[in-house]
Amino acid sequence: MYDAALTLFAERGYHGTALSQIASMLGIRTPSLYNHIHAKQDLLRDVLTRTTEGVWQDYQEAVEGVDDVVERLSRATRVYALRHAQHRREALVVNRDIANLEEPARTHVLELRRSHARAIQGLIDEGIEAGRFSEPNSTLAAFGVLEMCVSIARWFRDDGPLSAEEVADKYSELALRVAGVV
Amino acid sequence: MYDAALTLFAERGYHGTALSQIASMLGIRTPSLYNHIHAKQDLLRDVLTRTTEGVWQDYQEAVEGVDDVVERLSRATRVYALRHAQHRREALVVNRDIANLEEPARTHVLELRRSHARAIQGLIDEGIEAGRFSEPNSTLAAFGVLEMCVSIARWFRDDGPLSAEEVADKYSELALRVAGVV
DNA sequence: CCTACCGATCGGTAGG
DNA sequence: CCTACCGATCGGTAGG
Repeated sequence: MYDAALTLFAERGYHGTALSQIASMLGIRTPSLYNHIHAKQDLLRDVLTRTTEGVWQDYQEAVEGVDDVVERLSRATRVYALRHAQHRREALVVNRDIANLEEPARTHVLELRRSHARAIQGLIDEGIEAGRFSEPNSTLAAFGVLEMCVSIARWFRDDGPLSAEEVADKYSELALRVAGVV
Repeated sequence: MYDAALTLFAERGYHGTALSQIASMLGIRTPSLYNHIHAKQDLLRDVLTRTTEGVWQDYQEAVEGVDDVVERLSRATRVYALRHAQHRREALVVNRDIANLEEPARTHVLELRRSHARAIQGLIDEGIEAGRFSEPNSTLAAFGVLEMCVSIARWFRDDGPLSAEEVADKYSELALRVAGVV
C-alpha cells in the first residue's frame, strides 16, 4: 500500500491522486484502505518522514570517521546522489508535495532537510577556509550541489546507460567541481 | 487572472488549486471566471506554453551571432538561470504540473523543452570536440547544468543577498565548471 | 475485507 | 459580472 501510494503520488502528486486509485491498484475497495491508515495524509507523512530521515542518516554514516574535508563532501554528495537514483519516487514526492504535508510532520521534515543542507554548506565552508575549494559563495555552491543531486530523480532510468552507482560517482565529482576543488 | 492562477498553481499545484480560490483572489465569483476561459486547463496551458516558448526564444537570442562555443554555453546558461530567478512561479509550475497538461499542448511543451536540452548538450559536445571542455559525458553534464538552473526557482528570493543578475552570472560560471572548462 | 452511504467540494452550465 | 444549480467525485464513516 505504501508502495502503491508512492507510485501514484510520484506520478500525479498528492492532490492528483485519489484514494480510489490507490485502492484500485491494490485490487480492493476504497473503504478497505482505512483498515491500514487513518487518513490519506498518513501516506504522505510516511513517505516524507521516512525519506528525509533516511537522507540524514545516510549523510551521517557517509562522513563518519572521515577526516579530510574534500573526501567528506565527496562521500556526502555520493550517498545523496545515490539515493535520488535508487529512490526516484520518494525524491519526487518530497520535492513536489512537501507543502501539502500537515503539521507537525511538516516542521519535522523541513528541519531535517535544513540540517542536511547546513551540513553540506558547512563542509564547503570548511573546505574554503582550508584553501581546498575556490568557490567563494558557499551558500550558492551548496544549493547548486544539492539541487543537482535532487534532479537525478527527474531523469534517471534503471535501464539507462549508467547504473545508479556510476551516476552517484560522477555527481560527487561534479559537486567537487562546483565547489571549485583545487 | 493569469497572475492569480500562476501564484496559486506555484504554491499548491494545479490539482491543489480550486477555481474558487482563483476567483476569491480576484474578488469575483467562480462562474465569472468563465467569461475569460473555457476551462481550468486553459490556465495551465497558458502558463506552460508561454514559459517554454520564452525559454526557447531566450536561448536563440542568447547565442545568436556568438561564435565561441564556451561563450555560447555561458550565455545560454546565463539567460536560462536568469529566467528561473525572475520568473520563479512559472518555473515551479512547469516543473511540477507538466504531467497534468492535456494534449496536444503537452507534446508541444515537451518538444520545446527537448529542443532546448538538446541544444545545450550540443554545445557541450561541440566544446568537448574542440578540446575546450573536459567532461566526457555530455548528457550528464547537460542534465547537471540545466537542473542546477531550474533549481534556482526553488530557493531564490527577491530580497535575498544576490540579485537575479548576480545569481545568473554565478550559475553560468558554475555551468562551465560542470562541463569542465579548461 | 465488503456494501451502502455521508457531507463537502469540485469544475462547469443555465440564464439573466 | 451575478445567483442558482448540475452531476461527478472527493475523503471518510457506519455497520457488518
